[in-house]
Amino acid sequence: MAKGLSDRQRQILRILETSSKELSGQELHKLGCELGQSMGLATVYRNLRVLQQAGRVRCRHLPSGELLYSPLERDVHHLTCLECGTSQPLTSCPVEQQGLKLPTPEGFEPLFHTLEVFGYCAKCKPE
Amino acid sequence: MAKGLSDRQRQILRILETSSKELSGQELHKLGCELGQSMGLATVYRNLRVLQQAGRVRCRHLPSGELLYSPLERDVHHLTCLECGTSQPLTSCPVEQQGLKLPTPEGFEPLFHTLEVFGYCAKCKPE
DNA sequence: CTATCTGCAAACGTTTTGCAGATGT
DNA sequence: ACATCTGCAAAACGTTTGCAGATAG
Repeated sequence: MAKGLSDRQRQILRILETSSKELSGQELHKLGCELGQSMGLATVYRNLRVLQQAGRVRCRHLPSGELLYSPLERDVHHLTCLECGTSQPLTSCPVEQQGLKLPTPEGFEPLFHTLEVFGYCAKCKPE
Repeated sequence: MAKGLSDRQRQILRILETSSKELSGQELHKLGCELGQSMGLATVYRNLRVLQQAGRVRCRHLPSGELLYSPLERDVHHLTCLECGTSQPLTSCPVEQQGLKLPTPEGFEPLFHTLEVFGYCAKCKPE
């Protein structure tokens, strides 16, 4: 009974929740079509924005510029390689761990945060 | 005596260090030209990448997709509004504060991290 | 009947790439 | 000479927008 969400939005949210990994807008679109719930790419992006602003969906940028979306509940952070672009999940979030006490001045309302560590993975580390 | 950097790279690094704020590739390019150190946009991006992989420069994505660069020493994190896109600096980094103990499996070599909080600023907060 | 939502295709803006010429060793 | 670096313009990429038609209330 996700309050205030349209059918389309629930549809998209479901795909995200079902997926084992974060999805880009393009992937979401493709996946939706394959599931028979066809929808235009523009629609996907439009609804993703709504979902995000409703606090149901988070996203993060890859170095490539791609945006990856996931349900808000899933609190994943990553180590990302600047060379090959692959990223592996951080098992724990150091921020949440100590009871995130971020000074949010002047009524800033936080919806989600991303903690990304960039560097070189074992494969790409120079010598 | 920045080791291993070309003149061009030092030039770019200097502009970043001099600037009071993070700069996008475009801004950097424009600023460089205004300072008489003209350089092509492609060159700016090419050298930014080298600087980043040399661990001298960090970057973060705005929701708009723009990349903002700053010197690595400057450890800035932000509250960013999903509505209007503005972001204000977080004065302290909760990660560094507790002596960042991130599990870096299999020889991942971290260069920098970004902690971004997304939500609504006071102006854009719905009702 | 009016407001909202959709798909399509065109537009956008930033970043990347190809290439030929410049630069430096 | 040779490898590297540069500027330019074209291409690429994911995302956004305009618009006309579909849908919902």
